[in-house]
Amino acid sequence: MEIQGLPGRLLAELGPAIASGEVPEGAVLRAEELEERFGVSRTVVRESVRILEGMRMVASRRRVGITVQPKSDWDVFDPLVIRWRLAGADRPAQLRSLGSLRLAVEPAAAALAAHHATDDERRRLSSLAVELTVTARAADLAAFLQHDIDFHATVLRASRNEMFAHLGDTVGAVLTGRTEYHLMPHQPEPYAIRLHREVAEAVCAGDAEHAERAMRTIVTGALEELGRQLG
Amino acid sequence: MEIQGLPGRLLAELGPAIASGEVPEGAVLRAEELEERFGVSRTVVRESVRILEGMRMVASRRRVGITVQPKSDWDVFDPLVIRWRLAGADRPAQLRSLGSLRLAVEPAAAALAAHHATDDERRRLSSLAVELTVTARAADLAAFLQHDIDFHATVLRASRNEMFAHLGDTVGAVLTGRTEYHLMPHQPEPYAIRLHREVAEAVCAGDAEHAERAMRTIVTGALEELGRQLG
DNA sequence: TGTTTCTCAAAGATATGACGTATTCAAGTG
DNA sequence: CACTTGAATACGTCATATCTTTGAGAAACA
Repeated sequence: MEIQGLPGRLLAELGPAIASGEVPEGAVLRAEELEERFGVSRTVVRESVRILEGMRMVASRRRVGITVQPKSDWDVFDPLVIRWRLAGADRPAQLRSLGSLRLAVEPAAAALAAHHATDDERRRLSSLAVELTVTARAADLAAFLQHDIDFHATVLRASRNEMFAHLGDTVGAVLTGRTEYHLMPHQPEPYAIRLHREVAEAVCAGDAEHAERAMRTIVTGALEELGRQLG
Repeated sequence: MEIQGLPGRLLAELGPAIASGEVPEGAVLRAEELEERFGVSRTVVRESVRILEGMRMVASRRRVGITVQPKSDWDVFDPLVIRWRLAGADRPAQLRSLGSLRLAVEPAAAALAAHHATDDERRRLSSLAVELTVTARAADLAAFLQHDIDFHATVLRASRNEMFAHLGDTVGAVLTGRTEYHLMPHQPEPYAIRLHREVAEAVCAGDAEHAERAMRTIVTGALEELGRQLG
């Protein structure tokens, strides 16, 4: 998944630094400086910068240098950008943005899933709903998280919409971050789990409306919890 | 906005070729071959490939070459990928995906806009709604399209959610494509225009529910029209 | 003094040659 | 037949040279 090699390492330094605001908008980097600072050749620096340029995080201009672009220009849907922002000082804002996005997308995806899910996916959702119940009761947070991620990713995939499906990893990152940074109840709420079971049942039954409503309740709850935690 | 220089030109050849399926999944390109075919140096080829790699459209491996990745891996939210797919053989599928996405996002954005829009944005929406009426009556399709794009982009921006805001250009591309390829009624429908006015009024009045409902009706209509046109 | 034009140096853009390194495939070996 | 080994291959990285654009300051001019 990650970009390999030296450019990947450089990217792993520059990306988070820019995403966190440590290197502010409008700041100018020079290629030669980066070569020295990271002890790599021009080739590597240029390729890394090109990738960042592809994400619209920087722009390279002759006689000027490599300038950090305003945040409003960034490809905010790029998985790397999302991950970098989640890891840094921008985490609260990023979580809020993603929360709204989830609230828009996941209920719609659940409705579509009710129509388009394969038998396999329906079975998987049911079984994951059971697993959620079990791991929650056992207070096994790690296993619970994995199943939760899997559940949401499966719904998104079952919507048969490639763009929704791609948000699976992103939602996974949100759920992981939320657990890591203790932005959720330490004990998964029984009500939320029951809602997951409802989604699974509705999808199995082909009841789009019910699936959508239950999913909306889940995400709304998560968003409210987030609001409480972040003020 | 575009990537500059020779890598940009190379990208403008390779990207659409891959996006359209002309170069199929699993196909292997060799760097040297690309150098010769496009008459550029390794430097340029490598940087272009790096950018495509950043979009997950290709993966470069030693001793193997540059292999085209399965479509399911692509960064389907990257504006370039979207544009390339809209321009090529994938247009119908891309329009359908974007249609579902719009149906999920735009009503939510309209609801948020009703709460968060600035006075300036509210005025702009009202004025754009008027312009839509005028240009539709004058059958000025080009001007109508511009105002339509501006309207939807303004709503998305007014939602105060960076991720929604970023979809403005994408929605614009959809509307443009739909007009270019005659996938909409040649005469804008009076009903759709009235709905735009309703959205504007609801946002001005801070009536989130109404704004959301009207916007949902707009996008649903567009999606149904698309379904008719594409079968 | 203000404005325009010119010049030059700075910084990235491109080309190229050399070498490093991981990976595959096949020949060789037990 | 399984395993090891080695060599060919294609990308990865480095270093260097040259080209091109462009911004800022100097110079010329009104």
